[in-house]
Amino acid sequence: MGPIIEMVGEIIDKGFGYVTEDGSVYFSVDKVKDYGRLTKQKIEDMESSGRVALDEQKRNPMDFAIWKAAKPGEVSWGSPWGPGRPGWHIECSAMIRKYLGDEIDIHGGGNDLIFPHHENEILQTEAVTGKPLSKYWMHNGMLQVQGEKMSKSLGNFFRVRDVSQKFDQYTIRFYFLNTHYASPLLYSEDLLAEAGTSLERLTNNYTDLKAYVKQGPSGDGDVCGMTDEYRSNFMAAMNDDFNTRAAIEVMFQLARATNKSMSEGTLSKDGAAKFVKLLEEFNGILGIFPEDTGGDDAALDSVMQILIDLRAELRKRKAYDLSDLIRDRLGDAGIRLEDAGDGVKWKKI
RNA sequence: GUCGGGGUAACACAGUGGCUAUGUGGCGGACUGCAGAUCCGCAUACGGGAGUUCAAUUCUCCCUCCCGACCCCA
Repeated sequence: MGPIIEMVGEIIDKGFGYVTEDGSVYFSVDKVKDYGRLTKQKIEDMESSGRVALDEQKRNPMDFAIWKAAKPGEVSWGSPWGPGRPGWHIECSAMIRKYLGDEIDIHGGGNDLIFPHHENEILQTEAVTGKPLSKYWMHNGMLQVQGEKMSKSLGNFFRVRDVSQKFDQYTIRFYFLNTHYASPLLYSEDLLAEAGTSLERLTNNYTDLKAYVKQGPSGDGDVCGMTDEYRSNFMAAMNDDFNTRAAIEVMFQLARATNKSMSEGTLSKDGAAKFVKLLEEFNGILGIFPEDTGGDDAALDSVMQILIDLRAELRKRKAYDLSDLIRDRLGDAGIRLEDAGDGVKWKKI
């Protein structure tokens, strides 16, 4: 509260704010030019029906409260202008200034907050500092439920707590990254489930590559010679205003190409290692792979190898009931076995 | 009404003045004892109209539909 009150005082001192009879403080929009630069529109051109406030105390109907005098019975804090509470926008301006400085690099937020919230934040901060509040503004699209934005007031929202009961964090994150941040995003469980299936394709590829590093043929490292190209395509997508969707497409392309070269045996273990490293680089940015996808525990590896060899022997003898029993019991234990043309794969599920 | 963001195949979501989008799903193959994974192939596109161009889904204009902002709340 201290820094907020302090900032309100500074705004008044610099001549951008004024105190009204009831002890409120308003920001005078007439004192600034280019109000509405984020909205890309002159504020006075926006629909004004009903806005011309019956609010008596404002000098200009567009002026907004930076300190609101308390009405009897309201929660309030003491201030030089009497008991009251902060205006809606001022706490953001004050917090940013106190904890991040006069100027920040990126200011994010939903695109429904552009006007008036962010516009007003700019006015307040710049009135005091004389510097641009933020170098970049990132406004994300709305999460939609059945064609409407998800919002508290509409009551059509879901809590992360509840959604994460049904879908793991990686699936949820992958789903969000599947759309450009500025575009609206549909919420539905079907789509989340679909995202889970898609992501599995990517994590399968990642674990397969890790396994291949141990058993693939040796040879010159980057047989495909493609890691650099994938990396630069991925980075180009991310550099293009965080086009995560395009970046993910690169990962799918990589998956298809390496799945193929692994099954054909044309990928060397060194090449696979390079791809693993590249995927880990990508994952460091997107964070979509679960921590433990298996294959990193040497002791478990050797135990698994025993079971896999044993099962192979049983299959050779056509003792399918026993070989299937091993697979089923491992499944119960959370490990999935898959017979591929080029060997047996296993992973934790 | 003003402004912003959109309308891409069954669904989701990228992108480009001419060249295979991608994923899920569907269909058909390969592999396979079964299951699964994986690979190959096929089908369904760029809201409508006009214009610019040798060529437009991609550029321009108009129209239309959807979401959001402009009143309250934060």
